Amino acid sequence: MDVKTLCLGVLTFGDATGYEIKGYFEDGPFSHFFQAGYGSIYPALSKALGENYVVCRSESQDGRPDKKIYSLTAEGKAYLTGELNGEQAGDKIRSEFLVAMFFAKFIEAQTVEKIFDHYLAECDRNLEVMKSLDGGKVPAGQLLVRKFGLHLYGSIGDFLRGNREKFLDDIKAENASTNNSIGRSPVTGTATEGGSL
Amino acid sequence: MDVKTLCLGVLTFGDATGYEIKGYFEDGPFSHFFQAGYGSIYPALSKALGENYVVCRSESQDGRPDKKIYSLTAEGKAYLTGELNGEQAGDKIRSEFLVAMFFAKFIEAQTVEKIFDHYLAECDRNLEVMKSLDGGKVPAGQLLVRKFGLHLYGSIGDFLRGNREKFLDDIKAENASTNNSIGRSPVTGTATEGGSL
DNA sequence: GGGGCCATGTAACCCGTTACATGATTGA
DNA sequence: TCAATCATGTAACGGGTTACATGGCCCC
Repeated sequence: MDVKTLCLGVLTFGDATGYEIKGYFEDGPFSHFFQAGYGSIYPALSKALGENYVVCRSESQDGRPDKKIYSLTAEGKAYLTGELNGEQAGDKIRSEFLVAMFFAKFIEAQTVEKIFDHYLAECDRNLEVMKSLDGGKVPAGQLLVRKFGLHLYGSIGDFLRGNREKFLDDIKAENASTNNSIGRSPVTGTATEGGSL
Repeated sequence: MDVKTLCLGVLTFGDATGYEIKGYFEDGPFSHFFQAGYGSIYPALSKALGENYVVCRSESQDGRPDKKIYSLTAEGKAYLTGELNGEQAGDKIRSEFLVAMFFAKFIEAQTVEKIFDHYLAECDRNLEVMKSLDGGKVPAGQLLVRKFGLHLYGSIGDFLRGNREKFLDDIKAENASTNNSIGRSPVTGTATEGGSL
């Protein structure tokens, strides 16, 4: 399931331009589970056009590039339902925040705090964005996904706030004691400490 | 922050082979926030070797390829701390499950249920995996990340269980009524219904 | 006998990100 | 005057996934 599929999905709500589709990803209803920028959306639409999954009509505007309005075709719809009814891959997650926290002992304590608070702020921001999205009369699926996002960001925020003080204290304590090795301490050959799975 | 960086991170716990490093990703402490397979780990280690971030010694074995044991160098450690202390990109998430749920009205009700329960089971499995990982005397950062994972999977499981009945009922009701259009209904040009952000 | 564990890699491909290129209008 | 909104794209690059290639040992 790639960006193209999601674009076709957006078009089930009605015709749209690439620019409008992007709104679904950026601070839109997809933002918490799928990311895509113009660099993937425009090529995806071109590809979909070549495969007859969409058709396109242009509207000329002054001072701006022509608006290209895409519509889903029957083939596109069939492709979409095929993808949707097939197997879904597992979630793909990549959190550099958690990487940084995992290896926090190699980061200065004040930087850890900065990173932590920055992430928490982002989390809160995402929550606000989701809240601002229309939760009105939408199909059950869309509603579930929206509630999922709200629940998740809320839950993460709660967790981080609940663990913040102790965590940052522990980090300071660890970094104050020896062998934390932020700097240029020797890299010992076969350390085992802290390496248990 | 790529797979190479994570590999260097693993090597701060002591020397390891590519195979052993994979254990950190697959059902290991990284599994809930970073995915990587052999196809990215081995090339990453080769690259790290070429950049002198690691050194490597071989141990011959019979019946198997030589075991290649990697060790972090001072340069590698410096690179790692640089990455860790720099800016972290935002979380990248791609959940095909949520895509499917968002567009659930194009999926047969019984399939929706199957997908839902499958995801829930995966979630529970992930929880069990995390619980089985050693939560013993590890640095604060590792502990936080582990607790984060436990909290998250627990929270998602709770949410899904709490919404399951109503959601599946609603899905059935929607699909039973008209204009759900799983099949080959006409693709109307400029529908707006359900398309609100 | 079969599956899982150990153990390595590479080549092709695909997809996505980043940077570049353009530019008028509107509101703060 | 500056930033944001509207509006499109491409070229180069990078990274990761998939599939292929090999094979013995051990436990059920």
